[in-house]
Amino acid sequence: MPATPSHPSLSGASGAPESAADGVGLPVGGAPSFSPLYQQIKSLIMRELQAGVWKPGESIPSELDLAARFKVSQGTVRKAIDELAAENLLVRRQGKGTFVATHAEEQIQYRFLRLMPDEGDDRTMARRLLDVRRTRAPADVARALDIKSGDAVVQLRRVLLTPVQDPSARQQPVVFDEIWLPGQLFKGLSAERLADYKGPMYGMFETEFGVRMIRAEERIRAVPADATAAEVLALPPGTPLLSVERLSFTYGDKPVELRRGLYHTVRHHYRNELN
Amino acid sequence: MPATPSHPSLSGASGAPESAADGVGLPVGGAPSFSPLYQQIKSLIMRELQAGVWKPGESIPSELDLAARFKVSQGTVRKAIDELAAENLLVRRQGKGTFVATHAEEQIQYRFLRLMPDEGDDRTMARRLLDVRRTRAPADVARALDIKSGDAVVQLRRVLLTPVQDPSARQQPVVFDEIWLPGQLFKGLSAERLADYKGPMYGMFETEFGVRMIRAEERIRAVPADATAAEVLALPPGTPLLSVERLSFTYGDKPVELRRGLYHTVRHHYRNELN
DNA sequence: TAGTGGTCTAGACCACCAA
DNA sequence: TGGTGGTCTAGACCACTAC
Repeated sequence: MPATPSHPSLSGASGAPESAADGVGLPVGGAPSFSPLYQQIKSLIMRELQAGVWKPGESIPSELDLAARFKVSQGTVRKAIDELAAENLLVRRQGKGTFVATHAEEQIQYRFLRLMPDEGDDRTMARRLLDVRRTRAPADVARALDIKSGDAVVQLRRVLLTPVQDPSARQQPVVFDEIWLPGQLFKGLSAERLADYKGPMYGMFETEFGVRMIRAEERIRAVPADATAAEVLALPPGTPLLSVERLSFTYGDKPVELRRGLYHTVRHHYRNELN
Repeated sequence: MPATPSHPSLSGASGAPESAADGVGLPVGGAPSFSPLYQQIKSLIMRELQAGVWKPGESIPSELDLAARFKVSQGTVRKAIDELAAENLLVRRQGKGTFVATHAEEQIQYRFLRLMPDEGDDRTMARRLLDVRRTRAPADVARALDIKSGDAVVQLRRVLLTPVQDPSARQQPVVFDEIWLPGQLFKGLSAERLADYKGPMYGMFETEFGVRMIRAEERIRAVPADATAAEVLALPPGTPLLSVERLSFTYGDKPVELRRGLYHTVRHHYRNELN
């Protein structure tokens, strides 16, 4: 960041009447990319988030604070925060402040898992960790994670079972997940730490490794169960399964998790909303 | 609507300094449901959209017009329109105006069809209509469409094929759609009209029947191809297929289409983004 | 009571578009 | 040139939360 005292790199290119029209200058890149003030504020806030200045769950400075800091009006800061809140990077709480979003909260627990039971709406499932291995990335995994083929990766496999209640009834395996993580970011990850951790896995990634998922892309297909999946899910080989390939990203659109889930969709379905 | 002249049912419950604080009164329902001014404006605009005052593709009055009409400031109208634009009900075009969103445009053509080819990004597919029938609604269809079991419905089936280019190559069937529509809303729908119409089906529903889809819910599973699907898609019976059950809604969350698609996902996949 | 986000206004200027 | 949406400001008051 350029050393513009107390007013870093705001290019006053828009209809700012006068007050904020001083910090004129070309952005870091050099190319004259003029953008609205609130977009520049948004970028600055995002940079601080990415740098970890404000940690997940913590509150960020108040709108008036930020307005003073950036030498713009409250309304401009507000519009920047509005967009960040719409992107689920921040959470506003009236009377309390604005907070960095976190996966460790109950509400957002199922933001990424779209599997729903056909009857009822209890989505809680038991977890059973199968194995955790540190290996080298196969070519396709490396390509997805944007690392070099052969780089260290963590591969873990697990099963989700339902129902959770009534341990006398036999739990049915529903999801078989295979997860690939870049080894560089997840150094101390072990089966024990995973097993010990309560709460959502993405919450653990956040608090233990400082890796926060903010976005994901999924490719969904129908595939027949292979021998492994059939055994793990206790189904005949060839049973149609939902294959959900998810690539998750952190700040800066950096891919940090590749996950392939096989869902048994006889009493469950993948729910999607189109807007 | 209460007969408040030129200022229908605005309950001035919030921080309006003075100007718009006159139209005070309880909303129609009777219960004192206080909501921000911009929300009330939003509801009023939505009501006009639903009533068909402004047709899809047409422009709505300018922000200043609406502000004067509703006796609020431009900023308040702006916030209402912002939300409606975020919900894809309106489309803003700088310098031109604000327009009622329509499915008849190229850009939004694939808002609901999430199927993508694994290679390339040409999503165009050829359509082949199999049959159109007017029958009575089975129980499950009636329940989904919120009509009475036995009410008139239109059932139509079709196939989507790829690729479109190079007619010398044999086109491969990829999607087998079965669509149910309430007969009451789609009176003159026939195979001929469907075959004749160029452009997206939802565009036709809009211009020919005044039914605009604004939202949909999908339930996705993996199922084995039954005899019919196997024949239509030219696949062995039992082949895993993606079953996509879509329920589409118009204004007022009224369900108006039930669609079950069976997708062959060997060279295609269903793409989803999680935010 | 003080501080936070939430709403609303009034007025200014800019960017874009069409006539 | 005039009209439209887009940005920005300054200041007011409200609703909620904590002390």
